[in-house]
Amino acid sequence: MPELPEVETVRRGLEPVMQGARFETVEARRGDLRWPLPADFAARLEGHTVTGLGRRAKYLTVDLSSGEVLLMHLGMSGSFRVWQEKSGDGGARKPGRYHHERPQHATHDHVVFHMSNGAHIAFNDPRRFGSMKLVARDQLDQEPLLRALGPEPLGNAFDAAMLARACRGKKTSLKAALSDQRVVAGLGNIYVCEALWRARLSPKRRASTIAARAGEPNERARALVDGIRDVLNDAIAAGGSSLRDHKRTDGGLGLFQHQFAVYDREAMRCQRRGCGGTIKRIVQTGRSTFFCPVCQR
DNA sequence: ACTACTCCCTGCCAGC
DNA sequence: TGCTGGCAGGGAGTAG
Repeated sequence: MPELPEVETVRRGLEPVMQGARFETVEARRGDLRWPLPADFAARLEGHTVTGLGRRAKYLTVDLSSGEVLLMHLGMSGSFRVWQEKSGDGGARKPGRYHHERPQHATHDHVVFHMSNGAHIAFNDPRRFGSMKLVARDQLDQEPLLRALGPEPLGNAFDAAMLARACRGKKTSLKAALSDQRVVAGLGNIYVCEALWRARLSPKRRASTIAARAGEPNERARALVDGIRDVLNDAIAAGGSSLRDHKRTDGGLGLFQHQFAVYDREAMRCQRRGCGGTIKRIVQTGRSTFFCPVCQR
């Protein structure tokens, strides 16, 4: 599920229940995620307060009063579910109370946060490609997982000149280049396909062809930047896309899948006015690509 | 330095 | 109904 718009939707869902709250208890029910959770994972969270909730590419960053940052990635199938402790009983919290108040753990709830404000937050991830890691905030710019990431596509630093420079000399396809988190950070299979459709560019086109010889951006690079920005903004506004499962922290569904122009629309008519083409599915670097061979050149 | 490919893991669906 | 193969929103590691 989770590309940049989905992760941003999750961030916005977690912010009101995590910001300013303290980790009261942390359950590491399964530590064998993408990487093993450290043995002291829970201990390094418990008692500390969340001072900020951010996002870098597809990573969520939780700033802690301890001086550490909790880095979380949803992988392919990760999601968060939030529920609130029932109020009542005068509001005084007693240890162990949640046992009676939270729903039964769902299958694949690997980590559960119990917050001081009564919020319970479960990380569920069937495939366990997701990850959590604690790093010192002052070491964050040395963090290997973040170091090589390219620019944020919705940030000021991302523009046609930067994208052209990153693609200059690249022999690989535009699809592969845009999927490469070092070129631009946060796109995945869906939004790469959608952005290329918006820019009318073929996913098979050589990445280097969005730059002139000197590395200057051309019209294609500008169209691509616009396509990327627009599709991400539209998707965030729709709460992201929900394909096979729920994604928002409240259990609700994102709605952007209803606005897909090409993704998962093989054999359907191209929606571009006056195009009349048929959406095709091909496989590039082991993953499905959807595009219109008529209007995407 | 690039590029392409494999693998990690579980669930679901189409086809037999 | 049940099995099998293929596929799924990601990305690290390795081999050319």
